[in-house]
Amino acid sequence: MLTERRGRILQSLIQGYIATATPVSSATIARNCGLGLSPATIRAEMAQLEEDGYIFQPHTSAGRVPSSLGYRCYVEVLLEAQELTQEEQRLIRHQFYQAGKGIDELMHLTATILSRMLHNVAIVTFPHLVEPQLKLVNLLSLREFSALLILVFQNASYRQQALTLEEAASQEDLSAIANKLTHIHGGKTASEIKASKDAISDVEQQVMRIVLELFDAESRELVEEPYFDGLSQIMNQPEFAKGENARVLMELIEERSLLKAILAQAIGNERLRVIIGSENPQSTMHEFSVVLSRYGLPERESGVIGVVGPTRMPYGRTFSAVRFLSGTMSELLQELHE
Amino acid sequence: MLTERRGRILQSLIQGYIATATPVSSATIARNCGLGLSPATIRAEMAQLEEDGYIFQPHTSAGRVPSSLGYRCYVEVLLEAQELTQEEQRLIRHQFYQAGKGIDELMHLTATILSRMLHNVAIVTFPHLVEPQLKLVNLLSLREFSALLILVFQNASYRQQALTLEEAASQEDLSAIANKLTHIHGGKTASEIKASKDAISDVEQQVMRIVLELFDAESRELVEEPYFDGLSQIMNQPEFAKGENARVLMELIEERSLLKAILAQAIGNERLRVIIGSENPQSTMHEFSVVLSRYGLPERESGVIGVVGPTRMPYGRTFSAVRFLSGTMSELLQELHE
DNA sequence: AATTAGCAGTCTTAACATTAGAGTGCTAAT
DNA sequence: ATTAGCACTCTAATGTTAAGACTGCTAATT
Repeated sequence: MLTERRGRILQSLIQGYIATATPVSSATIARNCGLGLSPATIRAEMAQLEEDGYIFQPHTSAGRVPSSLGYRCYVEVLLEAQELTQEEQRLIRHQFYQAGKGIDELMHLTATILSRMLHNVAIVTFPHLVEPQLKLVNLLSLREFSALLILVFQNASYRQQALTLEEAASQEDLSAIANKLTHIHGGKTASEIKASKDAISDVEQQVMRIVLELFDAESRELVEEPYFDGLSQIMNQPEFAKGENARVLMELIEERSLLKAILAQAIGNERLRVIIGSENPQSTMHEFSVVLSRYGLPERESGVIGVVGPTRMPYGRTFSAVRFLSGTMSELLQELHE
Repeated sequence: MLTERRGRILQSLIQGYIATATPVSSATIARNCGLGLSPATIRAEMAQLEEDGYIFQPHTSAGRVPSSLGYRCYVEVLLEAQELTQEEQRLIRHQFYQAGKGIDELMHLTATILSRMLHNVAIVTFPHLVEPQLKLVNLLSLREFSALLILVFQNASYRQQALTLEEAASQEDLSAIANKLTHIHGGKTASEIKASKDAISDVEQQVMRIVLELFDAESRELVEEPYFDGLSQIMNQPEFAKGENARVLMELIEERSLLKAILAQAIGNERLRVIIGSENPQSTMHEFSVVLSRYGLPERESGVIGVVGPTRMPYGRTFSAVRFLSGTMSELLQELHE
């Protein structure tokens, strides 16, 4: 049982550990926790906390360090909400105000702000559509046998891809094809397009194959190609002095499938999700915590925004920063489309 | 003066150091250099090599380690050319054959192959045009007040950007504008477009502002946004065990201006450029070497392909790999456009 | 019954000494 | 010109010791 008092002690211990990155002793807690107890009493409680798995000793004559369970408990019940100050919020808004309006720019800026604020790696994914509807198809001639295919979706997002044509086509030919396909399929979803079996020419069929592929890319994958920032920030953390953790982090980032698996754990709505150390099914991530939030319109179009860092992470501040930026991104995305 | 014999000794020393990452002793060299000399003689020569600045001792009772000058000398005169084997070349070509034809895919694949082969970080930049000519302008309506602007250049490369319109416009309006602008400016270069001062509408003027910006982006910057791969590879090198070097590398990669400054040193043609350790003006890069090559058509359209790693790098293999992939990329780019 | 002072006990860390060995530079012999 | 031989230096490994950090326990205190 985690009594009121043990909670306070755990809280003080975790705050101390987050601040100093060294095991925390009973004396330190006695000094800081504000309970007016002697180190001896704190020690008795710490023994219990250890037994319950909230904290542990790296070795005998050291202080205690929080376990994943300890952190979990901390973020769940002990952490008092701490929003960003008005000044901070103003500053962030100002940066967005100054920046361009492209979705890419927004993502990059968000990642940069987050990583600078928290000194950890920030990840932002491109927002994807849940059930995209085609607005129009366009084809631009690049060469005799190659063209650029652009899809615009109802909600104003778009995708493009270059393709090699099976037969030569001029810009006029391509425009005709594009107009025809837009006319036939405009307003449809992927499944509706697949259903309609109109007789069309070879080139048109080829184009439609790619169109459907792009549709799939837009809708099927839960998580889009992630953009990240803050690698140089996180390398300054004491956890990375050895270099072993650095290797794991690089592998995470370059092994996209792994990264996506982790990001996919972000749930809908504005709710924050946090995965602490050994809670992560991926064993290489046991030294790291991940804070995730969806942004956008959960049921229609959304991306993920997240922070990755050592388990010793300023959770309160991370939550408020991620929550705030997730909100800001959602607003801006909304604006972008209306 | 670097006599024939001292050269052989330096060569053996560098090969040894590259292979083992530990200082090389006179005995080791005597064993491997094939000169049939005793360690004592080697020692005398090594003393001279040290005096001339080719090698140095990390501390007294250690073997010698090559300096930047030593490596320079090695790559310049001592290194015997070693091409990739037929088998390796075949394997690489096969991978390109299997992959798609998009320029992005090509870049990613090249970076991946390079970093896997050399266990270092590979960097590939998007090819840019030296003097781009406009082929056509296209505008797609995203929302009432926002549109997607696409520029296609004569050589089949393209750029796009979303923009917010000053006044509402339908797809028909936009198509009309795009056609008009294409008609007026098709085939022109940036300077020609700037020169022509046709009276055009507000919206058209707005569009042209962006068009010129995109032109600038395509032609002005010597080096385009770089893509890189192999972070996890390089972290396995012994040089990164401490983590200090990891930080520097991350800073290089995230500080794009710095990275671009380094990549900009790539010279034209197929020639390789290598910057070794302290030769680099950037002092944070003194522990690293960079191997660069331009690919594409040097005077018309080209990008940079490069490898970054510790100064202790298998230069021979790196050169042949970069040279080969640079050639392959050039060919594929050519094909893509013809 | 809860708290705490006091203290013994454990373990880490730093500092220092010792040693083995790696590698050199020098010199005298070849 | 080369080399065997050796003294010398310095590192890295190992061991020793001492200081100090914390804890856990116990008996006294509130």
